[in-house]
Amino acid sequence: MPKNIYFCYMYSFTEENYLKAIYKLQEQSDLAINTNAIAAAIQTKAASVTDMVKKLSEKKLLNYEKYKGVELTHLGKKVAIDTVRKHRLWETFLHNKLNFAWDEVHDIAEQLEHIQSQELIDKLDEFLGFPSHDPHGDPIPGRNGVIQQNNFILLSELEIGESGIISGVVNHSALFLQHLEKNELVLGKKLLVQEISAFDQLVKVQIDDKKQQQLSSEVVRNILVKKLS
Amino acid sequence: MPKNIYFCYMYSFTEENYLKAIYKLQEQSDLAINTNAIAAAIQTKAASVTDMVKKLSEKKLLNYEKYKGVELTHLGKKVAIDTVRKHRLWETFLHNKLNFAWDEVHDIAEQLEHIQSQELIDKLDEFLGFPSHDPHGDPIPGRNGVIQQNNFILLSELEIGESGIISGVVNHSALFLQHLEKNELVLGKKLLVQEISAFDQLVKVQIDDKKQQQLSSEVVRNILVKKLS
DNA sequence: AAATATTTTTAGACTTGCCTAAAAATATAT
DNA sequence: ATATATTTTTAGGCAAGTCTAAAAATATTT
Ligand SMILES: [Mn+2]
Ligand SMILES: [Mn+2]
Ligand SMILES: [Mn+2]
Ligand SMILES: [Mn+2]
Repeated sequence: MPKNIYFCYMYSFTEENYLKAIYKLQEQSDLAINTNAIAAAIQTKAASVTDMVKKLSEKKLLNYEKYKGVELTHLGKKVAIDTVRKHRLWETFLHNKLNFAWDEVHDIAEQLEHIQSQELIDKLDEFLGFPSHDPHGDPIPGRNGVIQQNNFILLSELEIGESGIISGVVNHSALFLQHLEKNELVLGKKLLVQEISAFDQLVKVQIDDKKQQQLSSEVVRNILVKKLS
Repeated sequence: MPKNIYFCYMYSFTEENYLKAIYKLQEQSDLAINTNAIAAAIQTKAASVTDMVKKLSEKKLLNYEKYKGVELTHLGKKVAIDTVRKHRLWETFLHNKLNFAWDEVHDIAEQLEHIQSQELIDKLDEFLGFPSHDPHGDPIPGRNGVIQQNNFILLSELEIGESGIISGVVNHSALFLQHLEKNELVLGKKLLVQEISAFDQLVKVQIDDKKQQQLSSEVVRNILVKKLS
């Protein structure tokens, strides 16, 4: 353990990453989270996961039963959500203040999210004007750990004639984000669905009441919109 | 080693701290740096230092001869200065943008300085307006590693009738910084030396052409000023 | 120059976190 | 119900970084 006298011990870089990964898996699936899924999520081996969940279990961050998978405790969930909060605040800082593109912020935020200082996060939050969403449209949990759930739907769910405001993405890969940026499909744009091809499912949309564009089904299934009226 | 796929490997948290500490010792003393001094500086044991300098030596970051102390190589010095640059930029950010007091920024910057992203530092620098000095008056090294040396002198070196602008501190402890802040002795204030007591060396100064104050010799020996004409 | 004191290095061990290979448990197919 | 496949855990080990205690080298006294 690299000694770090500069802040009172909270949770290590690695512990926070495990908790965050387990939290995200738990959000998606409801079932108990199994070893292999965790290993895949943080790109490590199942054996390493077993080692680590034993330790996290001893620290009361999750409940673990051999061969039965894990489940975060209340405490573990709190730490995970706090890590997500820090991640998304830093992404917002990088995008809004330092002018990083939305596909560039994630990797740097993966590092910044582990800086230990409650006061830093509070002041950053204030500096950013208490943002509710990060550059990808994901909600930023509050200090209290409450996540304001948004009622966005997939662009693919809109019918012809309906419209919505781009409010988030499902796929967070840099490749997809760059593609969207290149096509002016960024947060806040208004999309009106004009046609859905019966043959190849291409969706023709009008952007901000101006130019029209064809979107692949791969694209429309990965854009979240706030449906208008 | 916590695996970190998110940035190409540069130098670890610990390596950067060793290099920075050795660099600062080298600045102060000229002689080769001995094991005990390093141990004291980073608050570890001499045995740990010996282990580490062997490794840093293998990585060509410093020259090490048993029982003779160490000396940074050109590369090691570059890494050290870059770490100082990051530290001071982050301190400036914390103070100027997040409104941390000047005695609160150091500990958090000790963490932030190890974030690995050249682009982040460049953009932060730009966001801050390419500051030349940190909140304590210490010069911020440039991208190229050049440190603009300033010609500040100790307040204790001013004669009666001379004046100067507070431009830095020697002692960086939170206690001292808080003391200065409480007495309005912050960067930018103009001080005119009016009297130096022959008995107890107390120095009477006038602050910004207004109120007068007595300063202990401990205080005047730890304030750096830019002498006025 | 010899004796003593100090500094530095070695030796051996610990923790965190990771790995591979093999064993054990669980799940699936016949 | 058995056999096979998959998942999970154990066993043993490695690297970074730390520690204490003892040995070796250097510095200081006498
Ligand atoms: Mn992200
Ligand atoms: Mn995000
Ligand atoms: Mn500092
Ligand atoms: Mn400083």
